[in-house]
Amino acid sequence: MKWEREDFLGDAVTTAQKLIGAVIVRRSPEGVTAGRIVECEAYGETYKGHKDDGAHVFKGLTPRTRIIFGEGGHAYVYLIYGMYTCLNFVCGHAGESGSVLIRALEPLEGLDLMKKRRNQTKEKLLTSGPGRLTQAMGIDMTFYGMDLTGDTLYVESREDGPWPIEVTKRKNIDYATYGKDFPWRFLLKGNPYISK
DNA sequence: AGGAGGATCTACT
DNA sequence: GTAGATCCTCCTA
Repeated sequence: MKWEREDFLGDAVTTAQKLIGAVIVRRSPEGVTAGRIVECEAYGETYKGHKDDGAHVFKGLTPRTRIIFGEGGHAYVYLIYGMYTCLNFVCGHAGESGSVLIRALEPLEGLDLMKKRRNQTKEKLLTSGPGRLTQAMGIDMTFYGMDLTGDTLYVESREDGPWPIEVTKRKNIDYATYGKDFPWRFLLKGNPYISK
């Protein structure tokens, strides 16, 4: 089942859990690539009375975060460390500010194309990290704001679950006072493609 | 106008 | 295990 608009309109934490085991499909002129989501993180919600100070939206609406405050089902893509892009799914209704960072995929389709894009032949290293998977899927800053219910980049839930989910703290947000301890990182338990 | 810092990855030792 | 790449975004002045 392809995800429709409505599937993205819940809160980010619930949506992140629903996304584990789902499949991201990316269609391009070069071919189709697809991967199962085995790791993702929720951002921007409130937890036990604390706002998420680990989220980009914590400081409010800026040109960069504008899309996150819009309607769910769009892509929030940003550049990190000057070299890599990260892919997020915007959640919730317009005015809300939840999003889900896609951190790792298990490659399913278009492995040869992924290897070419990554200049990398080891399958373990194709999509096991947020910067790696965007490169393997051919996702760059031009995907900022893209509608995820179109034909270029979309999500499918297949009848092959349910998947065992593991929950941990989020990675690499030590600067956050409260947010660093929120249990909002979701993993497909035991999957070898989870990032380090 | 300037500067600090980042939801990362690779290549080396 | 550690350093270096590399540049956008946002805050300060």
